[in-house]
Amino acid sequence: MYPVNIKLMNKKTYHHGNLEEALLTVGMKEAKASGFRNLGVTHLAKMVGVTPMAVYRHFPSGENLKAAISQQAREELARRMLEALENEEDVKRKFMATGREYIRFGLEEPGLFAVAFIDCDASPQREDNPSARAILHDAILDLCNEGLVKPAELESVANFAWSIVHGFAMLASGNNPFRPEISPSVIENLLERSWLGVTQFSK
Amino acid sequence: MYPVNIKLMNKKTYHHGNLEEALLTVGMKEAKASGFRNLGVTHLAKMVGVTPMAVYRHFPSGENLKAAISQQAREELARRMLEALENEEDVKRKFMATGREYIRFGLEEPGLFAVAFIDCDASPQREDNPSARAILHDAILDLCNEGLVKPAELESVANFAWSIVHGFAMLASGNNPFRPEISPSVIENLLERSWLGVTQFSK
DNA sequence: TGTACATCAGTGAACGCGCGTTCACTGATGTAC
DNA sequence: TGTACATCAGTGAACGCGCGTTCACTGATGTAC
Repeated sequence: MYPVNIKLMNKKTYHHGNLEEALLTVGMKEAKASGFRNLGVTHLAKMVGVTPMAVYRHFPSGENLKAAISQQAREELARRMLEALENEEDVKRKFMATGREYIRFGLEEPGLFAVAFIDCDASPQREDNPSARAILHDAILDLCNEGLVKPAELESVANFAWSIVHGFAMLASGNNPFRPEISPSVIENLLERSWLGVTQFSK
Repeated sequence: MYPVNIKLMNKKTYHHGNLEEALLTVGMKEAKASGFRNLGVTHLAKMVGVTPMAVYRHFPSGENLKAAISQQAREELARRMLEALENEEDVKRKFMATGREYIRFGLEEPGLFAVAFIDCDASPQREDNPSARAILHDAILDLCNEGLVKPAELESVANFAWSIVHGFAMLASGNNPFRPEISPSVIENLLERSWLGVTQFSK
């Protein structure tokens, strides 16, 4: 039973058992705590209790490991968006909830958020799953089905909505001189203005 | 005559003459070429032809130098926004031009754009001048004067507009799996949708 | 106008560190017969 | 079921490098008298 957990806990064997997963786990922990600052091969290997070279059994280079951790962070964002969706019935409320959660994630997890969109020399080995982009698309598809958005506008609405929440989250979560004021009402105002751009364009 | 230029050119004197400015200049060059990757004290000192220690006569730490270069990049963005403004008369067109130029800057100068909003441990020693935020505020103030935006909405409109162009520029200029399609029509669509959120909110 | 001297703005060598990556190696695991 | 052996997944020492920062120093500049 529970072979994975047993292997993860048994640190005395020569073989780690699940080093790839362990590296991603500890990478996420570091990302959460300090963003992109401590995602090097040497450091993460030490955290896991393993020689740096062992990392190369699982990732072709440090940059690939970083890309994999970045993907984990994006998938965590996507999972939270899915959770937020589940609490809503109405298609507009579902759509708004994805955006609200995106911003919330940026504010509550600035480290993970920064890592999720880090500029990295490597690309991930697989597609995001779950994918935040796919979740947004689905939410807009629901708007189409209700006649609130024309199907032909799906892409441009996605661009628009994504830009807003991404921009706000970026500006609000980082350390820059243009940081906006942050409050629930500021965020709701932003989302309501967005709704106008989403639904009123072809009217 | 021209003491600054003479000093900048005369590399054989013991004293550099204008090391602070030279560091910022070469920092901008590096930022333009490769983003935040080569903004360390040792590297920039070498580029200028000076000992690393000399840098500390002008900046308390490497992080402060980085913050100063980041500010230079933001001011460059602001200057380009001002140029774009000058070509327009109509207040709506002025407003739209600032956003269009913001995005253009992100796409044409991804290195400078990344550095402009780099997450840095230090803060700049002075206010941005020109300030991109102030330029945006002024453009919205013009909209207020024409009755297109209520004065009380100035801040929320600024938040909204800034988030959109910043988010789009970030997503489009970096290396991430959610990069949007980039074309003039995509950008114009984004700006027109934004205009609805700016002007239709309290109607 | 000349000179003494404080201050300014650099040098150059060195530090300890962590980085990514390489090498040759070895203990553990799994499989074929 | 036992064993031989290939393969897998680690070790451990080492590499060259650039990093930020420190130190004691010195040549150049500017100022007071």
